[in-house]
Amino acid sequence: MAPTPLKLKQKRSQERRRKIVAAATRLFGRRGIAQTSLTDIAHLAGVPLPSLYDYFKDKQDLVAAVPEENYLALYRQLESAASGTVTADPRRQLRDIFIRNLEYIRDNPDWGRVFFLEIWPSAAVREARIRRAVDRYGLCYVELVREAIARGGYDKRLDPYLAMSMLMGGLCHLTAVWLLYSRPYDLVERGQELFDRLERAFRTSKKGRRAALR
Amino acid sequence: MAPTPLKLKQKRSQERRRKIVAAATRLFGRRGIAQTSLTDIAHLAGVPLPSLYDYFKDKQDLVAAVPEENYLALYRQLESAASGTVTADPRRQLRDIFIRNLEYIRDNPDWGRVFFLEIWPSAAVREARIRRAVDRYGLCYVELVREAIARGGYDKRLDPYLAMSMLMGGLCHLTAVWLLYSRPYDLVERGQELFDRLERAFRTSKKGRRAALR
Amino acid sequence: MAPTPLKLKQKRSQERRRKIVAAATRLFGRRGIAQTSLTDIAHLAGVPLPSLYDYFKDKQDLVAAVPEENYLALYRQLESAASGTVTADPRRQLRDIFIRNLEYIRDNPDWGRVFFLEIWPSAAVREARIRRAVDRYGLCYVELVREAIARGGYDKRLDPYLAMSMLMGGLCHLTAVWLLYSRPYDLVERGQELFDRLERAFRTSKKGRRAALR
Amino acid sequence: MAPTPLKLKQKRSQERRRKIVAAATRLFGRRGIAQTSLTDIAHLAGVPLPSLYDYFKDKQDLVAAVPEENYLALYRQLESAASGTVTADPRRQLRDIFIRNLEYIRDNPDWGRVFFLEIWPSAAVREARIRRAVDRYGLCYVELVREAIARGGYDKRLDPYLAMSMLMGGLCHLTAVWLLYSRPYDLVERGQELFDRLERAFRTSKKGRRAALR
DNA sequence: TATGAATGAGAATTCATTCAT
DNA sequence: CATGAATGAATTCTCATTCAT
Repeated sequence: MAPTPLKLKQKRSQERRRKIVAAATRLFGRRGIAQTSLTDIAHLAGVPLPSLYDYFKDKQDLVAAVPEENYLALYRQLESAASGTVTADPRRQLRDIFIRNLEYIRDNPDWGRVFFLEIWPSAAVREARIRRAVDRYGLCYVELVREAIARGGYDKRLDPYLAMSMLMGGLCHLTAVWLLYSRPYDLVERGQELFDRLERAFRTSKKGRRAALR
Repeated sequence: MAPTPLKLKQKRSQERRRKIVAAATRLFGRRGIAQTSLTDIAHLAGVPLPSLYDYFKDKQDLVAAVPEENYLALYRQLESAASGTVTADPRRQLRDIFIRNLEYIRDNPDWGRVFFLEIWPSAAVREARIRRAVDRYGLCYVELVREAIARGGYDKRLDPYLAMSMLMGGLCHLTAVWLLYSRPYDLVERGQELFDRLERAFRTSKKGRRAALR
Repeated sequence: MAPTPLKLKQKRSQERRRKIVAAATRLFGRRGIAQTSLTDIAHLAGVPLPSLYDYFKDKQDLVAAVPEENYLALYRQLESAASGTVTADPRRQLRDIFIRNLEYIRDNPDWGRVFFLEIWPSAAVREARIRRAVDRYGLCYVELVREAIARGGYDKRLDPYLAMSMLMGGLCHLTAVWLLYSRPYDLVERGQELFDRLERAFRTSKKGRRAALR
Repeated sequence: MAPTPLKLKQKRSQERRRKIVAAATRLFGRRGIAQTSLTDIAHLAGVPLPSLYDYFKDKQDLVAAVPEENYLALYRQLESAASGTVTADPRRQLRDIFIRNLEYIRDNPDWGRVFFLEIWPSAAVREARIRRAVDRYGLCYVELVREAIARGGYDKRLDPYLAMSMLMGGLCHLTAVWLLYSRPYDLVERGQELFDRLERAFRTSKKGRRAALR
């Protein structure tokens, strides 16, 4: 009857909502979105099935909530970390956001699973609402790369979108392998290695310039 | 040779099988594997639903056939292209395989959709049979990078697996964006750009060495 | 207590469950288990097909419920009848249980059909859960025969298991003919005749002893 | 097209037919009739699936052929054994037919399975054609008992049909237990014991007479 | 004729969603 | 309001039977 999720004035409700999203995150990641039923989620969350509909319009809505919620958490973490830093060096920031993301995945592998194995890249991402969350994140990278170029840290010929693809693609692949092959390496360490290597491709250099002209 | 567990002795059958795989490839890519029913596939392929079971044990089997089939086609294309070349320069070969893959995707966007948005990275890849096909492909990259390192073309400190992640991650992300955002750029051209940039991160260089030590 | 693996907390549900089991009992008996679809059962029970799954895990589970349910009813009837009797004469008890069983079948021919034409003896009985119910019943006979032997009423050389086979075999065959040939005789009367005849084969006797030595 | 099975002029055809029935016998017994597909039978028999239809109108027809065929074999065996014997003592004959049946089952447990666990007693026996084969066999018993009574060997008050129920019921139960509980005893030996016991219930005796009057 | 292939008609089962208490 | 129960709509898969070569 209610076309929009009810407003959650009460505290317990917020708690419930979080439990549902957490359960969904875990199950989506482990079995896949399609293979997870709302019954399963309700069961794991410890709430009665119809209660899901107090918080989410339908399954689609819940699916969309998972990346949103987690991006929110990631952003919160980034911000809290950034608050101390005064340096607004975009390269440093870029590295930070990249590493923090890996840390978040390491600490929340369920979310990693959902996002890197289920949502992105997948047909689900086509849904506008999900895409928005993803795009927003990707644009952070683009923006920082752009700034780094402006400041002369990165090669002027570097297309920021291409750089973003390299960063996110690497992040994605690294994570996927880490998840699929039972975490055979330290994700964050490996990510740092990847980032530093990648920056060599971004930075201004005579050698690079020549290669790019080829 | 035929990865099908069932019979198929007559010629018309081969045709049918191909039609089914083609239909599955297209639908899996557009709607997602879980959202595609066998009914849909049969309909698009123009065969009665139960006939699918003459060619594939179950849905899983059909899902697995899609990457296998397409990898086969890709390999065939790579080989035919390679046959002319005598030069066994691994860097050249690496670039070749990378670019050809993009070309194949550009020419078979449906397959690109299935593979980059559905199968890899996704829970489906957890299935042994699918993983095998994917791994085999990834190992080509690893091998070529290794050779390039041995020949001194690439940095000795470069971990071939890391390089592979950068290559495949970039390929994947580029393709995903290309597909999701209605092909906003020339995939192959962009891929070349990405590859050449990436190689700057692979090559031996004093600057790089110092960075890696950090 | 409830053999169902699923919930059922409200009163109306109990009613539903009973209706489903009744419908299953009837249809299994008339057409055979394999020839009866869940659709048929749901239809006869007047409930929507998926509701069966609220009460039974799957068809197998429903099949198993039929003998269990009816054995329960039979036992209840035996107990209520036994409560009045103080005499613990095992021969009397044996006759009682035998006759009551026939009465139950006469009054519930559908159940008789399922049990004697479908479940026992049949491949279904191979399933552990069903076998347990059947075995439990057979062991009543064995036990009572054993006691009757101990008290000197029956021949010491009589193997209680063999006696059980004769009793249950006779019961089974009588019922089967009664059901298959449109009840051509009074089942209970005939059963008494059979039981009394059979006892002559069980009882101690000089003639019998000699025959057994042969 | 052909509503009746073709006549089998050729020798190979007869051979094929036998192989099909043998395969059906085994599979019906092991998995149950309903759980056995014609494909399975054809496969085990080593004939192409459509060939079944050269010998049997439909599955039903094949099902009916199984008891027919086996009864034929049983009869053949009985006859060959009887040919030597001049004694037409009905009690001896009865014992013979009973024991030979057990021997046949012991030697063809597959057939035992089909018949005692699948066909008799089961809904299948309701089919006229199958019933005929079964009835014919049962009537042998009735006839012999009748003769034995006439000759004074058995009690005049004994109902031949009741005796038949006791014999066949016992045979059935013994066999079923033997099959279901992994042949825990020597079937034939046990059958002899049962038969001899049972005869004590059949024979003329003062004790018996009194009991029957009760 | 023999037989590989094809298929129409179900069957069981699942699940998102909504009543009704 | 909270929630146990209910269900319509699909979905995968099976199989007896029949083409068509």
